[in-house]
Amino acid sequence: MPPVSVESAAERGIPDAAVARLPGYLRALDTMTASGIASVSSEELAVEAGVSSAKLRKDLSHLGSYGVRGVGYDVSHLRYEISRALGLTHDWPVVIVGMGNLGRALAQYGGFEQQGFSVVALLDHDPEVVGQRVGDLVVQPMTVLPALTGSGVVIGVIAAPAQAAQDVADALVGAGIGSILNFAPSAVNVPDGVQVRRVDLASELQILAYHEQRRVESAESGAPADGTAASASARTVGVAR
Amino acid sequence: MPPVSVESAAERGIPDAAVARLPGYLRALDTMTASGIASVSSEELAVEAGVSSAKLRKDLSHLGSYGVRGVGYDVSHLRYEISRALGLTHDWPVVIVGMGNLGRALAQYGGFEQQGFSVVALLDHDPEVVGQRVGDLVVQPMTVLPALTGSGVVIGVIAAPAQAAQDVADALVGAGIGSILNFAPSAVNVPDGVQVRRVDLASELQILAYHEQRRVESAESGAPADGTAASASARTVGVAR
DNA sequence: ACGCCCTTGTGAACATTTGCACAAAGTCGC
DNA sequence: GCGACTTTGTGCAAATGTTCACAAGGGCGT
Repeated sequence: MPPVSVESAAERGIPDAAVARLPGYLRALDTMTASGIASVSSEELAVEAGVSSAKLRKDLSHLGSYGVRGVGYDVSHLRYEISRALGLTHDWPVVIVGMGNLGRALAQYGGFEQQGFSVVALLDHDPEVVGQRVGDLVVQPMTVLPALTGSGVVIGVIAAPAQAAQDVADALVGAGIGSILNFAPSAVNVPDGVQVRRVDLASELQILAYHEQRRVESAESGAPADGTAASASARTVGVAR
Repeated sequence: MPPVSVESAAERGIPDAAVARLPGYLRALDTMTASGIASVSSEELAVEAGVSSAKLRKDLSHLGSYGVRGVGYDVSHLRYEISRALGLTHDWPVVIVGMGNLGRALAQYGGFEQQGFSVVALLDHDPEVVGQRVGDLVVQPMTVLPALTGSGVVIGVIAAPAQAAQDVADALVGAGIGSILNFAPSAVNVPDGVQVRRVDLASELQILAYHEQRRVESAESGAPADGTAASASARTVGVAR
């Protein structure tokens, strides 16, 4: 393999784990801005975001060197740099597919707009639902998808039932959508190059149930209780480390 | 450090990454049961769940040896074993705190019951909201929390606004809740031993935005497009590491 | 101008997770 | 019964992620 590009210093190729935490830092910075705080140390920001300061500094180091040694980070500048790294310097148009309970709730949620996204279209497969008004928008048929992607929509949200999720995903991908947020309780298969993230309430609860069960079992056998995900205590119980 | 406990074969201490995927396998198995499939290979199940078959087999190996070489897994038996590992052999009662739009949507969602959870109480801080009926339940004041935990509720869902999230978390922890699912767009700090998982729509979208941005940048510089999270192509481009 | 003190940015050790490849182990046809 | 075939379970290596610990820098008081 030849050298290839050189990766302009930092800026390109932030590790996945770090990317997944950047939104949390952004939110913490917003909270601080609201409190009138102009400068933070990695330690303070780490507490607010719920991570360790070492992890925070390592994560930020992937975007560049925006702190001042001995002082900390300028809140508004760091906010800008993280926004830029995430690609939030402009709003991203989003289409939501599936106007059941969940889809309606999402459409009216409003939390998107604040964070750099705008819902520009709501779609549903059912002719009964098409034409209904939800919030400020009118539900449109699936056939408008190509027109949407043609005008720059690249992120799609699947709020359809599980059995329809794969069909919706296929339609989205077929129309040129490159990133999908899937709320349906099922996995969807997409070609390489298409990003999918899943949000599933039941799965999250089941993961919590596992830890609760462990706690019960530990209590029964007299062992110390399970630790938090964040802290390093759990699962290493009694191990030297 | 001395030997410690010995970890009864498998059964105890399943890696976090594996635990996080078990709900997906469970769901895939349910789908297959519904289709009348009685036996699956790791390859088939892996496709349905959206993971690689090697990963699937490794994950399952942590719970024990429930497959038959040359044949595959018995769908219903494997389903049972995963349920057991996750602690889903009985229903877990859940309390939802915060009856705004999101809280109401969650309370009426119904997806919990199917998956081994039952919403047994809805709470809100606002006296105006207390007493209202949401679905089959009546909203109660925060003061009933200790009574709930006393009767066995150990999982709490935070559906309150961000600025109230930490107070709600403190109240939950104070009452004895051991696991929290946080829908508020903020991190909450809890003592060691309390599990917290966060679900945040805006964060997920921001992560997708990052990948979309990379796609655009790659296209501009003439490089090949970004790969899927699963594939290992992206991010290793040209870096020595 | 100087030196002290504080916090960043990062190299290196450690831990976890993923992927590969194959021996072990079981079924099925004959 | 037996051999061919299939698929599991796992040892090992590579990749990824986390933590530690400290040198490098920069501000601030004097």
